Amino acid sequence: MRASRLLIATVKETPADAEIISHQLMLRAGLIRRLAAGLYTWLPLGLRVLRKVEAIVREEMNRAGAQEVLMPAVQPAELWLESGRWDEMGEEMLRMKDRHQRDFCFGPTHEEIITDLCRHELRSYKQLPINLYQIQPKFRDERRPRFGLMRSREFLMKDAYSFHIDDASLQETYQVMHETYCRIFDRLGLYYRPVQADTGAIGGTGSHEFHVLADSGEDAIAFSDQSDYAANVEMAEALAPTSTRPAPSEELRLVDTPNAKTIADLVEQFSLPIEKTVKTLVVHGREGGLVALLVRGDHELNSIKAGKLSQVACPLQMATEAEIRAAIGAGPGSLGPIKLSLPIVADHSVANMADFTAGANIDDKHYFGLNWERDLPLPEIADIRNVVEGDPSPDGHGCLQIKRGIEVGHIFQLGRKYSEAMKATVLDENGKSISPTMGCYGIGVSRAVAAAIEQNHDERGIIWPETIAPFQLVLVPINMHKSVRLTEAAEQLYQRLQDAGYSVLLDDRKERPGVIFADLDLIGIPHRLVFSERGLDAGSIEYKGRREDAAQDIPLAELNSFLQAKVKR
RNA sequence: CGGGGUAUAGCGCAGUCCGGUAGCGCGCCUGCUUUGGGAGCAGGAUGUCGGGGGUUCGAAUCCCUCUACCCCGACCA
Repeated sequence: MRASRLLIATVKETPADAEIISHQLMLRAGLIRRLAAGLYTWLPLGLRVLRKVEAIVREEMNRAGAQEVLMPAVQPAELWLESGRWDEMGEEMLRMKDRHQRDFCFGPTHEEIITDLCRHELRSYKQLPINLYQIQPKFRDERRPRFGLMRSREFLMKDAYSFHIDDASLQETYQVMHETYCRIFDRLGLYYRPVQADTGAIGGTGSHEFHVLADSGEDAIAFSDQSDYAANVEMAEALAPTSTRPAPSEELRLVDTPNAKTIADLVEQFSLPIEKTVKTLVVHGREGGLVALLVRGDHELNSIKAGKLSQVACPLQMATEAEIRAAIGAGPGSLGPIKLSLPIVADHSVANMADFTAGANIDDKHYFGLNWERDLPLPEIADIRNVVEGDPSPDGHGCLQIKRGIEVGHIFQLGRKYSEAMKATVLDENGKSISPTMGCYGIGVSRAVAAAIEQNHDERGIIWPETIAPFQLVLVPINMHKSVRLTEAAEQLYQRLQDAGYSVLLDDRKERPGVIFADLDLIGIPHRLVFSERGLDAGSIEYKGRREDAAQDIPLAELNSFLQAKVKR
């Protein structure tokens, strides 16, 4: 490709509405343009990258025995009504009507469609297992699209669905997909970790998210510093303390705390260690009424864990101030477990506290020096908090660290939820009709492009991993428009490099060298060859890798072997 | 959904408080010079000042209204 013919839409200034580095660089390097909130056009240079990622995903899925299909982006409501998700999905689903006033949606995912396909096409256990995938745009009407392609409304996704006669077969494919995902993300040049994820209401035996580690990530991941344990923070178990509760050493006292409405106020105004405070959160109960949950002042309630408690409504719903006043007679800010008429569940760490501080259930008063079993009975105990850095790893090896991650892949054992709801069956070897069990496997293709930039850039621009760069190498003849012999030599070399199988950009633009170099650094092409009259005289060409500081001269005669060693294929 | 903010040339912004014929930088076009890290000089083009309504002799500026986009939050005890 000749740069003079390519739409190189680079901009010098950082667009004002881009917050994170990948978004800024994708705009500046001319990879994408915003059309509306969460909607982006891929420009030629960006699309080349997207297609390379797609190609790697496709290759590895095919290698794993999956078969590619292509399902419609627009889906009829009937299938979603059958699965029960037409109402469940809520506002994230973009709905529309056709000219006959029939309901449709723009597919946010394709379980319903693939299950419909399966019930029509699969009849016998002999056709199983089968794994079908597609690479196709999805639409989710995000509450708040942000960070460019990281959380956009329309995005490119690879979604695969497998069907199995039994759990053993599902496990096998699940494992293959786990390995395939590792191969894919390795090939994309990403630094990532597979982490255990919440299986949600569907249950099932397993789900892993693949997270690219980056500070801009929206998810928190807990890792062991001594083992390969990794889990979404929502999912990571907070182990019960192994030490026994200290004996009481303080007297119980009721203290006026008129200006302390939050734990932070309390800690500041009374010089309390935050680990000696307890916060009381009031949520809706499963059978109506309210339930009080206790976590230490420095901990956060984990709404997924709490929602799984038998007493608590799922999904978790916090009580309003009015509901709290009606039930307790005191406002938020002065709540505590003592003389509280609601059912109480305490986190393990709270149950292990002594001489702690909590609200008195009287406005503007707190109890200091509280002790379980002396001042109040020990309530029910459960794990209801998020893990924090330094907690023991749930697998018993090491301590947890917490890092940010970008979810680029998710594999999931679905079970029979869809096949049963939509009456997809096959005959087993005894001629009995059974619903196959399913797995699903997703990769955010466009998000992976953004994630690659988050991990690979410097102050000058993008540094593409070689496997997904828009071009492998760029040939820059300096001031070629002033030299016929340089033009001829460059054209010849350009042809030779293409014939050798490299994807190469010839930067033949009539620009000053500084402009060209700045553009190429911004765009992030991994290998750069600079050809000049001087080099032509010396029989050499200058090479510089995008990650390297200094250039080196390569004798033209050695260029082939040099590139062979240098450019990864 | 709640809170905050922005909307002026392709991009980044000033002008709005205090109403009076729309500006700067970058980019773009032409010419000359320059040419190994975002050049210099000279000339030039480009705006329904987000839309609608109102006040006024006069509105980018004041008032009302609509829309779009961005940021923060959605655990508060």
